[in-house]
Amino acid sequence: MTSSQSLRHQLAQELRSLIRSGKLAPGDKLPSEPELAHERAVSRSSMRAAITMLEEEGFVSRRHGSGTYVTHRPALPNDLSRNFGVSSLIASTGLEPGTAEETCELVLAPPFVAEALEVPEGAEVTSLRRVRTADGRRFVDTTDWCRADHLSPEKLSGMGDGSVYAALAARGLVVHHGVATITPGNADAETALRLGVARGALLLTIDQVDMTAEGVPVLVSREHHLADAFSFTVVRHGPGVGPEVDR
Amino acid sequence: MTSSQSLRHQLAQELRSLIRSGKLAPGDKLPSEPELAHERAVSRSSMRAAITMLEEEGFVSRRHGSGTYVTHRPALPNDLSRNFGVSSLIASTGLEPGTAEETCELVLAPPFVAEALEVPEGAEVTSLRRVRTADGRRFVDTTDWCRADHLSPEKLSGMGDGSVYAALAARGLVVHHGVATITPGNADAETALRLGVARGALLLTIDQVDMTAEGVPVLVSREHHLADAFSFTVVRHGPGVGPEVDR
DNA sequence: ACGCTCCAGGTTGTCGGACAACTAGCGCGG
DNA sequence: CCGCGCTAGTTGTCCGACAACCTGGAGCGT
Repeated sequence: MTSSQSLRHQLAQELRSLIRSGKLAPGDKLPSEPELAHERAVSRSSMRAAITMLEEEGFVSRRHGSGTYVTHRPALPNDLSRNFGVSSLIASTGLEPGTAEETCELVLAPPFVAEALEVPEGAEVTSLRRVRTADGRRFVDTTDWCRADHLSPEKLSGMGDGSVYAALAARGLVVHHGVATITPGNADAETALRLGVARGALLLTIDQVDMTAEGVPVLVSREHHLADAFSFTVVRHGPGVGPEVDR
Repeated sequence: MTSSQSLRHQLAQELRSLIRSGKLAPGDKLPSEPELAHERAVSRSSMRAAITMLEEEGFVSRRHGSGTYVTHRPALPNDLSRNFGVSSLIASTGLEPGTAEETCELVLAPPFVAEALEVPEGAEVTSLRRVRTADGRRFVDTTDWCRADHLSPEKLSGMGDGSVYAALAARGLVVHHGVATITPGNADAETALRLGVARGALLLTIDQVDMTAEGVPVLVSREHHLADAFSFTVVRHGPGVGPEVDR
């Protein structure tokens, strides 16, 4: 089960790898669609569908009658709209990930968590709080909440630097997308203590609600990042091409 | 010239409008592809291509053998990956936009600007600095830099609350995408003065480089947002569907 | 020698039809 | 009542064809 996705997803994946690995450099012209399709023994339709996905993501740009070209796009250190989870965040930097101060318990859902998870106020939810480290240095304080009937504290605890997404997926809850809200802030007494910094230290807080494709919210998380630990980047699509003009 | 885009882009645009207007609510099942295609007198191929774009953007989710469904996606106040420019940011909140402290001049490019715009260090570039207001309250201090041969200070000055993107597009420089970096920070003396807040006030800084589809960088901007003015959101695509698994 | 037009090849865009793979719900039989 | 299989409906993939468009060069006239 190397990949149970549909064909065009696999093809898109391969093209993305080619671009990221540098085999297809920015500005390069891709082989023609029939050629790409023939090389891989797939139909042009599937190849076109894959390229359409890449185009929508901004990796390539098509020019009618001319060809398809790789977009100039810098290597993003931390693409907010793509990367998921602190684990992959650390992994992408090459640092050694670790975990400290892990607590997993049943707690009363804070109001904003209850609302996001669509459970009654005051209901008990599973909470996982961790301090994540890179090369031993503490740099982010995370708290995850999910419904107790989705994932019990026993199932969730002791996962170390594993991803909560994997634990959820094992229960059939595949996260499809999430909405993150980004705000700057200063460390309160507790967070400062956990991160080992002075109170009032500069933080970047990311609040996120993750849901399945059906729109069922399954995970709420709040991450306090040290300001100088990472810088986050986002690719923004221009007004001309993207879904704008209206509203 | 309502839209000179390719057919599938128009179709995708129409579907997006249907979803945003609420005619297609989250969870709804779309009509089948042949049906949608027949209604609009287009081929199923084009309709499929349009839906593929929507799928990649996360608006809909396809299920083989079942149908295509509208994703449960909340209305985003400020979608970082879509919205462009402070103007549209204010407009989306319903507040009255305004501009103060506008300065437009030729300056020596700061190192990071020179590098991003690919001009020699020490070259002169056009700089536009503005304090943007909403309902009269100052809330963001922006500086834009672009190549002097792309847009002269005369062309750029006196645009009030207009968008720099429009001015660039009028010169044939259509911004295709941009890369934004987000960092928290504290206001230095000058920024604090311009924004009318105490020195050290909490800020969210967005550094951005905008480029054309050919990868030519045309605009560099730095925006200092007051922390309590806006909260920014990003839609993140899940690990299961998105381009992950490798790296 | 220079510039212009025209043309031919290559590439993407759209079309139509066909079949495979899969889902979900219904009805039948146990 | 439960479970099984069947069937209609839907998405996934394939094939072939033609239109629209871009690019570069050949050929012509000046």
